[in-house]
Amino acid sequence: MPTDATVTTRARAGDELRQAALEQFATFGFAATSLQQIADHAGYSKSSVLYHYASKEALLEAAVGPAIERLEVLVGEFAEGRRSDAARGAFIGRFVDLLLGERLAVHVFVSQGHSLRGIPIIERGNAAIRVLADAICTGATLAEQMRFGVALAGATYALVAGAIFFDDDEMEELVESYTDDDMRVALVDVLTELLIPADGR
Amino acid sequence: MPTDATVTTRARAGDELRQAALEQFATFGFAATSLQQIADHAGYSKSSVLYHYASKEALLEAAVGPAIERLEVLVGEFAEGRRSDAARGAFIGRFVDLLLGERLAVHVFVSQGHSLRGIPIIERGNAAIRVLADAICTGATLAEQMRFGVALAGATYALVAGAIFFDDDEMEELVESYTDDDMRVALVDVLTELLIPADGR
DNA sequence: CGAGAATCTGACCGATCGGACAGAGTCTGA
DNA sequence: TCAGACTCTGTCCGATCGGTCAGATTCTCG
Repeated sequence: MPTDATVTTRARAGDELRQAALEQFATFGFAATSLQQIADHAGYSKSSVLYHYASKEALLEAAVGPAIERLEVLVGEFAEGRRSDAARGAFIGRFVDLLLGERLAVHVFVSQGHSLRGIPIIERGNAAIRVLADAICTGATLAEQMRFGVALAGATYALVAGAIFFDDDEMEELVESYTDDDMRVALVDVLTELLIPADGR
Repeated sequence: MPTDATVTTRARAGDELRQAALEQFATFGFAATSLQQIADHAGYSKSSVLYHYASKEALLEAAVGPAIERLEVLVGEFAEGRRSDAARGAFIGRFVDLLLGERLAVHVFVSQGHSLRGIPIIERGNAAIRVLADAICTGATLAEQMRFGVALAGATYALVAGAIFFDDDEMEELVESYTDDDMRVALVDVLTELLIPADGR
């Protein structure tokens, strides 16, 4: 029976490689990231990467899979019992939590989800987005659709890409002075304002 | 002296290749698009591509350059005389026009601007975005920043990426039933609501 | 017509890609 | 102790990449 130490050691290589791959994919893009690059970044050889993951695609799946699964669950539940303002509010909170908790994976998916068509895990994510869009669009006016689209896409892109955008710039200290909690509150506020009419609109 | 026909012929190859490259970059990403792919898509040989454009980077610059220049002008003017609601309103209208008029280029820049660092034309675009962010952030609360970020990023992503996202899906007929004018009006409305407080907020 | 520029292409180059594979080193449990 | 599984790496492979170059073809204009 493996001890705690060996379990940690065992799981470490695969986890380290998965995390390194996620960072590289988010920074340089899937196509522009080589297995050698990932291996170097994690401190292993290219062969080791291919020992732990059968292919570059398998590595992508491991890197973004958990985030996609969270998205599927969230969208699935929303697609059923939407309509009430309370349900919308709950969805907004969980959506923002997903963005904050899976920044890198969300960034990879959002920025490259379109160009990575054909890869199963990406296809699943795209399908989830489609379900979400469907739930939003059916029976809604163009203005309402636009409000929803701008809100969700805006929150996603402003948070995820924006954070990375200014990562190694002189603005760093400004951006990093905000905690995740600050961001969460501000984001939830904006989304609530956009999606849950306080007055009779 | 070249006739109209010859002028058309002369300019055509370069333009066709530029357009083909833009489409391929937007669809598959810069790194994942090969010169051979662009050549095939435009009906030329790979050598012809490199005859008209010195390198793959030069082709990217030709493809997204005009859109970046429009962005620079727009941001430059906004960064000076902002503050008034009228100025904001004018900015919103021109921003949406830019998005609608340069969909593909904007999509390339937005989705890959981060991973294509180091390429001069991309760096210029990133600098313009930074100027815009600066103009928004200085003296603004986090909530205001977030409102602006969500609005601009949301409009960009919802329109550009969203449009491409559903391009070859069963939703096509729904999305395409809206004209650019419809989209423009709806987008301007949402952005105005977010950025120009109608009531005393 | 004919010289020269402009356009286009196929053949070719070194580099790098994702991946296969055999073997070295390490760890585990009987 | 030792056989077998697990982990890791160096070497090698075919394919494809961006880019060079010489030559074929077409176009322009005196």
